[in-house]
Amino acid sequence: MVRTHRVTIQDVAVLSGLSICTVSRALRNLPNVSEKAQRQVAEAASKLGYKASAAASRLAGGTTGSVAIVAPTATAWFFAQAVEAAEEVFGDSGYDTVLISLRNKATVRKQFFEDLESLAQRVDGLLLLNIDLAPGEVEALDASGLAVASVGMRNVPWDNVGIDDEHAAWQATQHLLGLGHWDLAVLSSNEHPVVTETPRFRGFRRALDEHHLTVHPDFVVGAGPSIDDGRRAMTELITRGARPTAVFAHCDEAAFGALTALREHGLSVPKNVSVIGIDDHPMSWFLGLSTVAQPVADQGAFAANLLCDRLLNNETPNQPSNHLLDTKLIERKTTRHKR
Amino acid sequence: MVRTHRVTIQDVAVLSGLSICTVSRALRNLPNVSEKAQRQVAEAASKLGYKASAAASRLAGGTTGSVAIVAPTATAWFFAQAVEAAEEVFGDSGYDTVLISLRNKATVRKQFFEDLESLAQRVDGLLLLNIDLAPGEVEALDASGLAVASVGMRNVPWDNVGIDDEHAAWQATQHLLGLGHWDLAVLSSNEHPVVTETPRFRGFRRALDEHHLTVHPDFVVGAGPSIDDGRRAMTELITRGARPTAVFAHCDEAAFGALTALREHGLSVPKNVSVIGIDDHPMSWFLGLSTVAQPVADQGAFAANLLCDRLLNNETPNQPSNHLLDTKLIERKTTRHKR
DNA sequence: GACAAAATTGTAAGCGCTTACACTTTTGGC
DNA sequence: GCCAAAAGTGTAAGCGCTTACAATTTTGTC
Repeated sequence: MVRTHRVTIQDVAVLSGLSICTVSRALRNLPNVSEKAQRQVAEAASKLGYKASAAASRLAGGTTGSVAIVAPTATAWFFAQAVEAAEEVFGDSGYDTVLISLRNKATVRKQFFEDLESLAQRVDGLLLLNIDLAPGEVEALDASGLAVASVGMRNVPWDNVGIDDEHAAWQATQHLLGLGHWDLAVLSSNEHPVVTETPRFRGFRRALDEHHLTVHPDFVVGAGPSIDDGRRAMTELITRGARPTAVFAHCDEAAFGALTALREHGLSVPKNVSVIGIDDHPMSWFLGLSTVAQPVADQGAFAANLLCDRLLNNETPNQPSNHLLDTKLIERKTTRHKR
Repeated sequence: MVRTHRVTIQDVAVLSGLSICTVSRALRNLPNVSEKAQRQVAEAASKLGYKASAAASRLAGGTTGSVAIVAPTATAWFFAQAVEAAEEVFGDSGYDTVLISLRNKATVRKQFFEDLESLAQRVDGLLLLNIDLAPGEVEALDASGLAVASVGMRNVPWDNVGIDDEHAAWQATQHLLGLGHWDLAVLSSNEHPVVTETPRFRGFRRALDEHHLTVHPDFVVGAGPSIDDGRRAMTELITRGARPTAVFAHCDEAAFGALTALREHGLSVPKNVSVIGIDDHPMSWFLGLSTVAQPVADQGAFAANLLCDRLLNNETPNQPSNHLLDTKLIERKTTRHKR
């Protein structure tokens, strides 16, 4: 096996007949490079298949050409979806995508924030997906000097893309109320220590308020975004004696779990109980779950684009923006009029 | 904010009273360092809070410190699972994980192979997940000089981890036959142009052979690994007039689709038709799908470990190994005795 | 105790890139 | 056409680390 020599900027310089310095500038589209030189360099570089060494660029004070996507877990449907969409955008902009999964573990998460400084030497930017930030972590991120963008986060000092969670929950709840249900149970996200403090819960409550209904504490339970947890939560609700005629789950996976628990307790959906979630997971179509759809891939792609913009036009340090994408009620077979 | 000078190896050298070179060796636990020096260096380094610059190490050491995971798509359950498991292993070995999704597109795939040489300058190794190699691509991979390992591939000149597909299919089919079914339909993978040429189909056929049964062409249909496609395939089968009493789907997602199609045609599972898949997708538990479970995360982690071993002990160029992990029949509610 | 071999430590040359600064060429006004 | 300013290009000094190889110290043997 022939050990082929790495293509360096030197090779491009020689082939294009220019100096290393000019090549470096041309490659990074810096000013003071004639169009002719620009063309020659581009040609030579592509002919040689040249890509700058991330390590060398970084060491010399430049950029690495890669960005990291940080997700609480990479296996959940939502994240896998967002990651792939973002990866496409990054790839098209010439960035390598480094994947960092926190694996839903506090220790890994802690490690991540501790290694931030070192990570900053290996990537130019960070795309955070639904990372729940603790006090001081925004500052740590800021101090790292990395460009940051995020999906589904709130009150952050960088570009963010998400949906209007409160509105989505309102849409789902409103749908249930419109069908004549008023004994509503809610499987609220337990990501936040207080389940009645999440945006989706607020949307749920607002819809009830508008109908002059109040939330009964016995009808509220926390659940993580998984079938298992949804099932556990719904079982708890039933065991408690709650007999709602409709259930709003904060996400489809929790709703699937609720469906299972309901079935296990001899309750028929939608005959006895209506169920609605948020997400529009591919399985939801399959199971006929009514839900509020959110554009997951779009959020990932959009945020990735914002990050690329920041990375490319660092001369324009404009205000961080927050974009909310539309959600849409999808009626299927798990919701119907109260008898 | 005070721009504090970075702590370099030079600072550690001065504080410990040794040369940069000795410090470098001590820090990396190389031989030929006295215990005394080792201690002094460790002390100085920790006192200074020294962390080596990743960029500099990589530049000087000639490695990139990252590996790429290449998947046909990053969104499918199987791949998301394998990717996360592999990422953990790579992270623990100090490698960054670059994600490359081929997005199920021929153009992206083509691009990937064309850019291989350039990629080789940015990563040290490649973990391929179920990439269907065309002629010449093995050579291209080889020529890149990258260390390679894979999951679920066959006849490749590098370390591979997978399951015995033929056996898994045999297990599923055998289960059906054991329940008294002999009119079996099969949703075979269409990844290969000839659906009767896949390992899983061979396993299916072998089980039938053992019972002196033959495969009826009308009972065979190709399907991709998705609900949609499983549904389409099953519908085609039914439209064709096939009336199997049991269906073997090459993967769970195709089985879900089959379930839908069956229901849409008024066929009840398992009353009229039994259905079994392969995978043990989390939804399978939820839906009560009988299946043959395969350890997905284990495959990803195992292959990642093999790759790391190659990367670390490059002094031992031993033979590529092929590891097959166990699969296990899981009986749930979609299979039962033929009435 | 002398001397060679082994163990430890130091010197210095890069790794591939960016960038301040010096230098050369082009441009434009008169 | 002349000259200063502007535009384009090149030189060379690092960035912080690894690693041949040279220099030094330690060890062991007779």
